[in-house]
Amino acid sequence: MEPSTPSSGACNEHTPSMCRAREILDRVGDKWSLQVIALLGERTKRFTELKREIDGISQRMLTVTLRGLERDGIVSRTVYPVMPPRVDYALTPLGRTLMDAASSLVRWAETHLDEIDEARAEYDVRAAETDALKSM
Amino acid sequence: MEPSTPSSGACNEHTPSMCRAREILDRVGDKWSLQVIALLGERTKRFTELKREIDGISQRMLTVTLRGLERDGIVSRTVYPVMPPRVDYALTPLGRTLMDAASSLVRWAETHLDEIDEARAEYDVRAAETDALKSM
DNA sequence: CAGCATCCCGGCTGATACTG
DNA sequence: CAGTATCAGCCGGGATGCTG
Repeated sequence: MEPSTPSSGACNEHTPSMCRAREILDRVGDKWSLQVIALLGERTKRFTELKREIDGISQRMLTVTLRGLERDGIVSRTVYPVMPPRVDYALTPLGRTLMDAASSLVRWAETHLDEIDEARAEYDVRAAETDALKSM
Repeated sequence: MEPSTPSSGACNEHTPSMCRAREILDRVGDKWSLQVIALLGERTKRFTELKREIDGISQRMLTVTLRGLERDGIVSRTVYPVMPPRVDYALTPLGRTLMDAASSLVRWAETHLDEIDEARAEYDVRAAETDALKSM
């Protein structure tokens, strides 16, 4: 049920800080975590609300993602024992610091994604040309 | 997070910026890219040098990772037609900006990883207690 | 030295069906 | 509403062997 990564214990002696970076990417680098964090950054939300706002996520993956974030102390989960059930999710203070840290990456993405797409296109063209030469 | 940048592409209407963040995580969120970027941030390096410094990476994955980064315009590849072959890898200006953006994440990791480990441990203890109750 | 090609497995992930 | 359980497929990524 839990695909949580035990991960490698051994680190890299040359890149101690990067090794740690790997650890956080193991936590927020997956397909959905950052989106959940961003949405909860706006305000506390309910399960269905999140599901509705995150395009393409399945119930299962939303559950798994939220559990992981909760386990890591990034998201808090509040259950109201009513009928029908109601559960609120919110960022913890720790989660908020993570959101801030991630925001520089988000800004980078907004700024440079076009350049990446360009670079890709050029690279693919060159690759196609090279292929054409080889098959002559 | 931020209400800015409507972002022309048809993305997730509720999280335009986060959708873009997903895109960059697709590029650097994998197992090795950030480490490669960090090492090339120090200076230009050769293939074998990188392989030696990144603990646990296979030739295959180093190649794949470098190709991906090259394709995205983050890493430059310089081939010297000598015998034996020599190839230098370096960060492009774009790659350097990415490294800077990622550094806030790295700092966050260094600062808060202990908290996460604590939170995990606590969560696991609570989970174990809950399980014990259920099986009574 | 710096790669590419191939095989193959483990796990993440999505789809579906069922509950309190 | 907010999950849990189960099954099936895909692909990341490791191991190995071969080239220029």
